[in-house]
Amino acid sequence: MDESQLLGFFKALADANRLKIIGLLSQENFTVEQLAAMLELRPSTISHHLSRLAKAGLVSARAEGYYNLYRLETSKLESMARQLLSRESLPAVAADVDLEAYDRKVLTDFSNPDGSLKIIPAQRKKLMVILRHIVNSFEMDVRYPEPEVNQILARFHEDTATLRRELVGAGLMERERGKYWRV
Amino acid sequence: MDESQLLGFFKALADANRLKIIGLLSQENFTVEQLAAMLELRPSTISHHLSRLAKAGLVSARAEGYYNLYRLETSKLESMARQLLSRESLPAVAADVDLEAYDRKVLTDFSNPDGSLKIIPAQRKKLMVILRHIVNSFEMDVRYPEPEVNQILARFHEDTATLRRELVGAGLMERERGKYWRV
DNA sequence: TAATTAATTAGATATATATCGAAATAATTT
DNA sequence: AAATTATTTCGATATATATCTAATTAATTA
Repeated sequence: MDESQLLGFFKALADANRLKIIGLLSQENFTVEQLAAMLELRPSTISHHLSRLAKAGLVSARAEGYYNLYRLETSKLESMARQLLSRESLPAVAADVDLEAYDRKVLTDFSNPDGSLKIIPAQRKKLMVILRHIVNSFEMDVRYPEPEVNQILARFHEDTATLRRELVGAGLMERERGKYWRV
Repeated sequence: MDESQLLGFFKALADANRLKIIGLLSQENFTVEQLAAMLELRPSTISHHLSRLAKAGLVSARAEGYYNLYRLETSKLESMARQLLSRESLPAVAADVDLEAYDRKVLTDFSNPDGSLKIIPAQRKKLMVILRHIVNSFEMDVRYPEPEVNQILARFHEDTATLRRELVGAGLMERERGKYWRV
């Protein structure tokens, strides 16, 4: 669901010692002291790691008399793994990304301030962006005679013949008996 | 399988922008330039992220004429997610961890150089470590009379009565009609 | 109550790395 | 061949964070 939850999950596990802690807790519950001895780290360091894991919901502590017993939250681990396997969660991660940014960039790169084109892009990928933009200057369900088409295309570039041909070739317009229309 | 492979997987995804790249590539293949425009980062930065993802096997590049089209390796993603769900892979992450380190630490903390105990630990968890150590001084399948038990325990601590009681209480030894034996 | 002990928090340091700009490569178009 | 373009690599910088020691807190035992 939450994209920052996925990030927190990965960040929590992106450390060799935290991974080992998870591995150990998957077999048995341990205290901070025990983990510190086994991993040859200071208790304060272990405490830090455990708090990061706890913040991600991957471990929890139970006060056992004198000390804190930490245990693995296997359900959390499973639910995150399952999220990775689901088809919806990945696209959701990029939900707030501006997908049109590239098209806008191409448009600005190739356009003069008055809206005309500096040059016609040679690359297919960029030409398509430009063509999709140009075709918006034609209304739907209107059949344009060739001179009128040229007049509109001339706003963008003097080589109207190339633009006409590319628009048809790209499948954005169609032609029959000297008339053109959007598809 | 490989524990460092799991770590590489998590490190590769433990970054907000790399996660977004994965999210975008889960919908469509993109070039470096396109990703750079959409994420508002420099192409060199995107290239760096993609190389980290590629090293983890999560994306791959296909030379498409002029540019490189990157695509998501969904099979890799799935196999890693499945590894998280399997029961064996987690313990394997901690395979090289010294599980006895804590017991050794307790033993050293409470023992004098000659092997006798400074004090008998009050805490259950530590007392158990000491008792499991002491019981090794008794042979299996031998029935010891109480004076002999005391003689052996005296090597560890003068309060042999407490040690005797705790060994039986912990279920490490049993007693019947004045004789003691290991279980 | 005083002393011991486990755990956490705070502060400091050193390492890792995300990001950028510039340079180098590689491929394409003119 | 020269110029353009996409990508990668390199070097530098700034940020994040793993780890330690020291101090603090909380709980237990003597």
